[in-house]
Amino acid sequence: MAASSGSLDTSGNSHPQSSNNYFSFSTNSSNHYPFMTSSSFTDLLASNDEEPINNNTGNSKLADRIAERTGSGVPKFKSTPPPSLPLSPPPVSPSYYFAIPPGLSPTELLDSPVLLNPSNILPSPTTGTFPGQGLNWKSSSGNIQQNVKKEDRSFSDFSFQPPARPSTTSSAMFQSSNSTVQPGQQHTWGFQEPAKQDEFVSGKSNMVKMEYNSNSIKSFSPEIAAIQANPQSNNGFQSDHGNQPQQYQSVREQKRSDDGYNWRKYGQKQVKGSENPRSYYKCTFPNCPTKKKVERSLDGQITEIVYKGSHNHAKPQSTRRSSSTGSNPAMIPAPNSNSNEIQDQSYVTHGNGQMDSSVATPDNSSISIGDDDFDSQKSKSVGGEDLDEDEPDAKRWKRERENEGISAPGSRTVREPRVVVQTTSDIDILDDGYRWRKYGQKVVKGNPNPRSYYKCTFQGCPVRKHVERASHDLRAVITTYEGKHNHDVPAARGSGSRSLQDHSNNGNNNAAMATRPSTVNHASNNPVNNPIRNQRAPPTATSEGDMPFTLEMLQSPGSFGFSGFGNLMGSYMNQSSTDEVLSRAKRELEVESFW
DNA sequence: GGAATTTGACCGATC
DNA sequence: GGATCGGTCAAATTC
Repeated sequence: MAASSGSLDTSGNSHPQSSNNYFSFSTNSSNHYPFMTSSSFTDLLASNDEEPINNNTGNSKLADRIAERTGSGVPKFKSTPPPSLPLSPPPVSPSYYFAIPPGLSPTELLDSPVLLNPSNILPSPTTGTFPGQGLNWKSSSGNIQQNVKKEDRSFSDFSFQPPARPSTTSSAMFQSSNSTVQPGQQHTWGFQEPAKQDEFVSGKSNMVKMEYNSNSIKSFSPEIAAIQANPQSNNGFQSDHGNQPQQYQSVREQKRSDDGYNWRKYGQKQVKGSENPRSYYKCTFPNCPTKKKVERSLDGQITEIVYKGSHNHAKPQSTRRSSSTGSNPAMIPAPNSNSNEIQDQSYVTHGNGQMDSSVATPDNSSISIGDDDFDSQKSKSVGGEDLDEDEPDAKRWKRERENEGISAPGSRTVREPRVVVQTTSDIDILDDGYRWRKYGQKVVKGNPNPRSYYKCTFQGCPVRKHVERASHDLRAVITTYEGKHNHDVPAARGSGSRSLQDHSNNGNNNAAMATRPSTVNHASNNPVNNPIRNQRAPPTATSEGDMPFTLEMLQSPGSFGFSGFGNLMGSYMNQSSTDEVLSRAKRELEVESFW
């Protein structure tokens, strides 16, 4: 997600071009915010002996174990930019997340406070939400972050098995520090091949790139509920390896069909750099913007699925054929409590190159699963997309294909399926409360930093904005709005209170826009406290609906210079008394961030 | 005959 | 400003 309104990148020099999305955690903030105790995720990794998880894992650092297993190691992580989003988990390979230390079962791990500790839940720079609210995980090693189109060619198979618990609502996940993110619930990937899972668990192989968008916690819930309600759903993490074959088989059978939604194919194209045709599907539900791209190998096997957008409806309960990929009546989720809530995309892939089924896929999230030689990646993250800094997508794509031998005649590589939910950066609730679709990115003259282009996703709304980081100060994010919203601020997900909405001017959405980024900016809830913004913020747009205006939000070192944090806190705090700590920290930050 | 799929053309963004 | 590419449209075709 583009850091449309700031970032945590206080380093100022770590990611000149990726700074829109990378966030370095200033040590300055460590005194003010409980989970900002390290200057980087690497440090977090390196210091995770102090984390609760390590209470369970013994003396060795988890990162060290990962380094041992993967050969990549923390130093490599350090050599690369930190993950783009603070809510992302530590920039390590999936094995980091899922390698189960000796003596600790996955279930125990899932129950471990490490998954619940607020220190491990970092807010999105743009949405300001926490992982559980919309996980945007990237199992990045810093450089494994990639564009959603830059997924790996192969997958590691694994599945999550959440602890046997009653189905919970998404909000319940954050109700307390002990009931927050449960990976198995948040993202249930079912993978079929035990051997591969073993590899994965052992940390030997395979990257799993996970991006959970900030908006997905609620959207996860129905899927989670569905999964959990289904006793045969074995999408969970397999803690009992002895049962794996049967469980995997069960998963395979159950998930063999589709994601439960109905899709209409509206196009097919041979894309450059791939020998596989790409099919385009739209959700057939009226007015549902969700699309997906399915790439199939020549033998018909699905090699990649990219979800785009998010369902605005419940999964159809009909058993009718849903799409080219089949149907899965068993995956009917619990109805959304909010019709506007996004339903999960569901999918499961496994290593045999076929799309078996559907498990929870976060809405507004990007998930890419596969092997990833993240050590070789030099990437940046822009708005949830992780981009190679210097290499255009097409070239990179081609290069990757070539590296994989895909383009080599006669040596076609049987690709393992990839599933990508390409929504994190494409559609998201940004800091200003509106939903935006990223439609372009460009490096404009005079600024080496890329400018992320967004459109308001509201139907018929002409408003656009672009976000770029100031060339002179990477901590400064320039957001320029163009046009005037012809609709109200969308209802916030997961929270009934967004300060933005509270402050929005429905009668003049531009005015709301004009103030919104600042409002959610750090230390910005009170404009008086932000003389810089007061000086720089353009006059509130009034009737000149088409008058672009620019907000230049200078971030002070050590501040949480991303908008949405306030939103996050505002909403998040409603859900947990535990978060009062965060609230206090936030208030402190607000006071101190500029001074 | 209707629904779904196919496929060439078109459009907009990027290079 | 043209070429290229990805995404989408919509008529034709198939089921």
